[in-house]
Amino acid sequence: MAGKKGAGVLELAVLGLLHESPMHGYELRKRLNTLLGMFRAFSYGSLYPCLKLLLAKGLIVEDRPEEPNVPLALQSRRSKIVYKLTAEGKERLQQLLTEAGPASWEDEGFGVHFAFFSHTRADVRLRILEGRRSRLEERLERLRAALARTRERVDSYTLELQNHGLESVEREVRWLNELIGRERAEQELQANKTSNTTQDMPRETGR
Amino acid sequence: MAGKKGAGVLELAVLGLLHESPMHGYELRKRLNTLLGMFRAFSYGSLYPCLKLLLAKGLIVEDRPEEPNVPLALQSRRSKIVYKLTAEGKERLQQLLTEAGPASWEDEGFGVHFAFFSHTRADVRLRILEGRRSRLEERLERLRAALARTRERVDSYTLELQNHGLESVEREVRWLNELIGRERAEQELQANKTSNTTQDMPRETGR
DNA sequence: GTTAGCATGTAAGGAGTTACATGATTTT
DNA sequence: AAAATCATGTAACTCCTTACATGCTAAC
Repeated sequence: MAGKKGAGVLELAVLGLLHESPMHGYELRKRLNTLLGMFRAFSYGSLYPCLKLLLAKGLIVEDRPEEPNVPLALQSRRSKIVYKLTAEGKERLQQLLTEAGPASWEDEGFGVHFAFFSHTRADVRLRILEGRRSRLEERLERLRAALARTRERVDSYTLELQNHGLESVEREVRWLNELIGRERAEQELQANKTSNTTQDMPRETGR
Repeated sequence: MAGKKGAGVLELAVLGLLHESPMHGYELRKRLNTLLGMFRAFSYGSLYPCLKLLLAKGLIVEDRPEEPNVPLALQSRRSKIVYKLTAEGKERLQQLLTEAGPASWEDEGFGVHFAFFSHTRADVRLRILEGRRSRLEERLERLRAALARTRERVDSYTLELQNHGLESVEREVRWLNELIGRERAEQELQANKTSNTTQDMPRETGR
């Protein structure tokens, strides 16, 4: 059973996708797995229970399209069920997107949070990117230390593995650096635009 | 509880590390997490139950160093417990390292299998590397297809994410290509060396 | 002599998968 | 009309984490 209480990645992903447009479960799963394909692939066994939970929490509603020209008595028992966000669902989504914490920069969560960055406040985006970067930099240090120790005992495959790992992380850090640079530049641009008015803190893409 | 029956990554990792040298749990966990740091980090809550299981299966034995000069009555209740492989443990390890299948080229398993490649037969190494590569190439195609679709609906962050993912996978494929090339070259070298004798199939680092 | 790090363990639970079971719709 | 794919769902299970509980050993 998925997500008895805790969020997990799924809740956010589902809310985020349903915010873009209503969908039924099957379609949702495909969109999910193309969106996050490089990280994880969810199965129906986790998706449907999650939808059930969100339904129970009132964050989504189901829309069973009733064909009005059918005898009513036995409308097709199994038809597409289109889910869409409720007002509370939108609020919950916004809340999840505003929380910049470990959940948003750890491996599992980062991808999903990033995927919905266009619905995220600019300052939160920056905090998440920086959080992710410092997380990776910690890993970098441990990795470099491990590599130094491995180089002594010569196991060429372990070395190769750790080296490749190190380079991957370094590459992601460079990527983050570029993104952070862009975000900051944009923020300053926004700040200059609004500096003549009352605003001081830049803001954008509000709910 | 970890690993009631199935292997999981842990079993292989523990057996592999204990093969290199006997160790106690605490140390094992640290070595584990520096070895596989970029993939996963195990906690004691999974390590100790796993050791217990391996013990029950007779794959490892514990070596409680008894200090012989202590009154016997109450030897220190809690001391280091050094684990080491039994003959069956070594056999099991060799068996796990010889199986080239999904478990050895999926994300979770590949790192661990690769880390112990120096104890793996050359032909198995090649099969695993090629399996991994074709797995990634599938992913590549799906990713490219997803990207093409994403480029139409313009969400710059989703695009950025998928693009970065794509490049990461492409990079890993290039890495694998190089490794495979090296393996093949080495195999041919071995083949030439033994072509004058009876051998035809190259082999090395046997049990 | 008390904090910090080494060392071993367990119980409860979370997050997901697999395998199964069923039915509707489209394609061949 | 058979096969493929779309579509929904559940039960059992796996693997791992968190939080707790305990005790030893070195350093300050």
